[in-house]
Amino acid sequence: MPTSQLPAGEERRSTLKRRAILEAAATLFIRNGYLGTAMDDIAARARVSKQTVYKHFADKKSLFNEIVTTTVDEVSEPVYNEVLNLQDTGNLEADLRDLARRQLASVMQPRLLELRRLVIGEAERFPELGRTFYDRGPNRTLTALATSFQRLAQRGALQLDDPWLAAAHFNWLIMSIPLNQAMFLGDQELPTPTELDRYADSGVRVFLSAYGTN
Amino acid sequence: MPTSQLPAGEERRSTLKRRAILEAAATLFIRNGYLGTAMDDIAARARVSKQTVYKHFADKKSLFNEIVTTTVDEVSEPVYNEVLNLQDTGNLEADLRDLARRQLASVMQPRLLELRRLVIGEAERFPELGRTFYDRGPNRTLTALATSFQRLAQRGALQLDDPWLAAAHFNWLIMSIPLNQAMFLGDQELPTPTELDRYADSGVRVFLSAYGTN
Amino acid sequence: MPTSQLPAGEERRSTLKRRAILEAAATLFIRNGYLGTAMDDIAARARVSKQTVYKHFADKKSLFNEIVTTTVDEVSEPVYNEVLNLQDTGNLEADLRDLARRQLASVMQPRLLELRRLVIGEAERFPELGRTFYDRGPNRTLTALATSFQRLAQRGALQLDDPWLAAAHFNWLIMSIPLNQAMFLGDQELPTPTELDRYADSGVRVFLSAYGTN
Amino acid sequence: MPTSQLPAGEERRSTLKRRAILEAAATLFIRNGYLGTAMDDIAARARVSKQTVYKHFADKKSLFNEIVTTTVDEVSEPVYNEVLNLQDTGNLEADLRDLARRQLASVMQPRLLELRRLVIGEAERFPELGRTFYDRGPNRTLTALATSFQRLAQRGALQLDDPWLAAAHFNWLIMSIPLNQAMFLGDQELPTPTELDRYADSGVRVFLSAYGTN
DNA sequence: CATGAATGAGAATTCATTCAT
DNA sequence: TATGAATGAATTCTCATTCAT
Repeated sequence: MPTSQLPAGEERRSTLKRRAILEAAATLFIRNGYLGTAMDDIAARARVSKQTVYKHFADKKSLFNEIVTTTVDEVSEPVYNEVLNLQDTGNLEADLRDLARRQLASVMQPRLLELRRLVIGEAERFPELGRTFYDRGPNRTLTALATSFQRLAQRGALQLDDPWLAAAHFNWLIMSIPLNQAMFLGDQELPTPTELDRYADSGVRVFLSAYGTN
Repeated sequence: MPTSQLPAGEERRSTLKRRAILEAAATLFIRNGYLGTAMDDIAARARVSKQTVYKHFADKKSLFNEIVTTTVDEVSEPVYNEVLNLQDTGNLEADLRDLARRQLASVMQPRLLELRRLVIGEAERFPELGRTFYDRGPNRTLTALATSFQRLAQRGALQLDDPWLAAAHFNWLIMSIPLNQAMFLGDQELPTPTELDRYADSGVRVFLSAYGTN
Repeated sequence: MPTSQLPAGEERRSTLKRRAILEAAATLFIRNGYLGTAMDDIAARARVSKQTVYKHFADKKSLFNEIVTTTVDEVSEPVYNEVLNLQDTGNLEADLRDLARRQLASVMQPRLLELRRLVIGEAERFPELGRTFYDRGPNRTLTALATSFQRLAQRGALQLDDPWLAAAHFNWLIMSIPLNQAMFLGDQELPTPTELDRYADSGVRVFLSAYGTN
Repeated sequence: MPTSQLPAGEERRSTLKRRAILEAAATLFIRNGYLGTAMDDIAARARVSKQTVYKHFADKKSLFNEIVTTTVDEVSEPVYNEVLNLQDTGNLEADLRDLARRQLASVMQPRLLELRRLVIGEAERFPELGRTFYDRGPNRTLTALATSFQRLAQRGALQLDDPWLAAAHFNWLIMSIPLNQAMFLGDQELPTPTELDRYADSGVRVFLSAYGTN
């Protein structure tokens, strides 16, 4: 029962253009940064006139904001889901290792790495954006992890006072080495999946030395 | 016995201007990023003509490079020295805690944090700069730390296979939480020194659970 | 039957602007040289915004190239046609004299002289441009002349071994004196049409002494 | 008896600097044109401060003027001498051929070609310079040639009404082909000495068909 | 509603010339 | 006297945003 008075074709065409703009902008912003991206280029890449861009987004800042928040959700959603799906198979070490590997693989996606660099680089110019990224990205994961860990602690599988701190230790033990390299070294010399797995495994080992029970 | 035939005043004046330019550029680049900083502003802030800037530095890129390499060395030197001066007082935990606290305090200096954001944000545009920062900053510390840890392992104070991996675990256990927050959250909501100490201490505790001997 | 879906007004307006830019640029480049002409001035003279200039031509070099190639073609086309239309009326001397006079008058047009000076002056900076001018200008004429002369030789009206050499001798016998003066002496002291005719006639006379049959 | 009150060393040092400036300026102006040459570069190449340049020459235009007039004399002097040394060995064709070859070789010196391009290119900006070049260069040769030809005509070795016209025909018959190529085609594709000799010889042949006696 | 043009400013870089030391 | 610095404007080119068609 579409009783809208707008012609459906029109409405859909506009939405399509909007999506094209967002896609073009995401690619360019992530590739060239905020100041390095020109509205002209966005319009050209979206195959849309500049006026159309401005019809959909008030100005460059708004568009940038939209891009970053949208993209961070899109791309951090799977990371988050990994944590929630932490299964308790009875073999805690294996379970954590599995979680760690998946999580690390997700975080190390080039697109997400680039977004992370972008947001960090613009943190001064767009402070709210930094907070958004942190809250919807890393911190969201940490919170979910903390919840899971608390559950495990209640079952006696882990021993810990401060679930959030344990979650953070877990998280960064696993990710810090490759993530920091990636931040500085560019996408050319990323670690191989095998190396990533080794980082995950050794991180889990250290984590369990401190927080495991046995 | 200053018998130099060069007019000392002349020579010093030029050096002074050069320093003024570097200082102004450092402040502005770090505050506003590469593209966000104008050569005009640098000249104005250094109270120097634009010509003088260009006489000292071939172009904006060169100046930026100089700023980043100089600053990272300047600021990471003390961090590095802390690590080398790791004393063995017989109380390993206390020693590591001390090291960790000092190291963390150094790394969390606002100026260094801003530089880190800057370099990360420009890593795509200046790949060599990212590597320079990583090598002279984090990686230099890690290498020194690995050497110290190996020494400790040989004395039986630590047990470890891979000194560099142990060093990395130590390093990031201590720094990751506040450092990642700082990257995204800006200089307004930095952790207090007390909080930093707690992060340091808990990091050391986890580290020793995994690598300590007792 | 104009059924084009493109708005004709739009399309024509853009073309008009493009032509205005080209005209302004031609005038200014020819008058002031490459370095002596500013993009600002071109835009102003074309009554167009600088942006519009840059939307039509990638950069100053491209615009300059376009101007020179276009102008040389425009202006050397009639010269070329004169040569091809060399008629054989049975009175060779009169025919050649006629050709020579027309050719000389064409080459000595102020606009073409200025273009020639311009291209020569920029030959170091724009080597391809020098070649373009030479090929589409003087050399094109020489080739056509050579063809005509060969035809005449086959009919026994001229005697020559090397048609291109004969063409070159003819061409420069006629044009060198006034052309070289014009190159150095500016447009103020150009020879009068009468003088030009005398140069043409005496050139033909010398030419026929060497290559004529009778 | 040097009774000057200026210390001779001083005086000579100043002259040396002046010469260094002139040499540097000549090279740069000839290579890069007027607008393409910076006073900074001249000073640097002469190993002299900019102030020194301005002490010796009022401004850039003056320096340029000085360079061109000096250089044209320097470099056209030998060309002129060739003509004056036209010997009458009894074999006119051989003598003229010899003259033509020498003259052509002189005119085709790269430095002179570049100067010619330079002056032509700047003829609009520096009209007096064009006249100077023409008078002290080509026209000086033509006048000398005319004198020689008149002498030969009086001896019955040539037949001509207008010595200057004959001289011009001779001159351009010999030089026009390679000189025009050189103007447009740059110094890379200059004719070989052998080719130059052929142009000289064929020019002489045509000249003698028209002006010879036998 | 969407396209090309315009605006008006600002970027980096360079220049000829002049001060001040 | 000669040097480095300053000046002040000009250059090419780019940008975000807004009109006009």
